[in-house]
Amino acid sequence: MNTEEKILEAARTVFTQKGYAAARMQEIADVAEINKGLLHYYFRSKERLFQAVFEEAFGRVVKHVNHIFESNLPLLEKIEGFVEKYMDTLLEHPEVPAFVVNELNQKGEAFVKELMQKRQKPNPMPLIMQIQMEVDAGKIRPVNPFQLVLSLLSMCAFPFIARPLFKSFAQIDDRMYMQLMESRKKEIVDLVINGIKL
Amino acid sequence: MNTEEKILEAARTVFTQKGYAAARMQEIADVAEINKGLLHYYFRSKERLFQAVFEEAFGRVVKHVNHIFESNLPLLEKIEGFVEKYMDTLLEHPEVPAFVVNELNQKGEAFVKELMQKRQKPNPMPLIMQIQMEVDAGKIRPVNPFQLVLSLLSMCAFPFIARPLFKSFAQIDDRMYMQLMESRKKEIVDLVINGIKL
DNA sequence: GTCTATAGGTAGATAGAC
DNA sequence: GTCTATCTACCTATAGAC
Repeated sequence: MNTEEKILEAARTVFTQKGYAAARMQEIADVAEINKGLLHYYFRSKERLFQAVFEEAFGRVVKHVNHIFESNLPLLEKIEGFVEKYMDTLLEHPEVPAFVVNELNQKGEAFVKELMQKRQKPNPMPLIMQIQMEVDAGKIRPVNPFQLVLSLLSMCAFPFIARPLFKSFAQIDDRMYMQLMESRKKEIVDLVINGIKL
Repeated sequence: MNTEEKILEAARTVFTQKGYAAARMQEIADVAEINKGLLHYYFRSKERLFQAVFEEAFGRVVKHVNHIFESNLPLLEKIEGFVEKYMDTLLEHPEVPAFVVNELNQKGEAFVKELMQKRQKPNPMPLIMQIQMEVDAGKIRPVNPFQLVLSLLSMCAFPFIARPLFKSFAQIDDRMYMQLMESRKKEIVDLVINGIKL
């Protein structure tokens, strides 16, 4: 593991935990077990180091989600597959959604616009159109496809974003929380499938 | 409007927009149109000023949610009432959920624990038990009540937390976004009611 | 209560030896 | 490439005049 990778690894940890504003270059250097000066040697500034970390995290999630959206399955199986795989991604990186959403909220319009231009966007259109076709064909209850996709994303991602809140009010530890998220997959799929069928 | 109220009003704006770490006492003073020294005269420190703002926001949301949870309505009406009123609260204060969740994520366990002790907790138990009774009585499909409540909260709150993301990728402005959230009420209720009926 | 001035500390960034 | 030392800027907080 070379120096640049050690820095990126440490920066991921610190930035996702503390957020950009509260993160300290010194702490990143400590976690990486390297000298603070090296951070600037490799990445010039805190801002650039942050962007490297953020775009990596954002890109990974978007790529994963798009892959599922664009797959070629029947609607019900696609929904099932989406929930299964998206929840697995979140279980592997439980702190990423909060990180991404926090920074997007705080960095302002300009930052988001720029990100959307140079990076691949999330593209739920294939799924949205597929839902609309099923509605038109009378196969499922008439729902607003955009809202349905938003609901799917919400039910998967929100519990991870609000994890500290739920953890402390429901008095459960991390392992228990992860188990709840595991069993949540089926719960979400059942609710949605039953919710849209005629 | 006296000085203390002006400060609190300004602090609300700045803290919710920037978050604790990125907020500057100077900016709060500027927004309040008062001298920076007065901030310390009234609230001693940035931390104390922040706590005043945060606990106010948190308490308001919790109080509102608890009130609905504890109401004495039949299940389906309670769900409908919850979505309606909770979404109205969020439409009035669209930036609050992201603020609360961000800070809870970053301030760490100790902060959350302390908050939960001295403040009233969110208490969804009445609703959870009501759902369990309907399941036991064979009135609705067997669902995990905790997961169902979590899904309701998710579908309402997540779109507000992820607002900048959706706004810029769906290319819509604030007014349009609020309209989507308004029509979302019915969409959520329909999905859930259909999703749990036998 | 309100202001100005400033102390005291810390963060990001750079210079320069090795 | 890696380290130490330091510069410069900024931020919170306080002291003290009015």
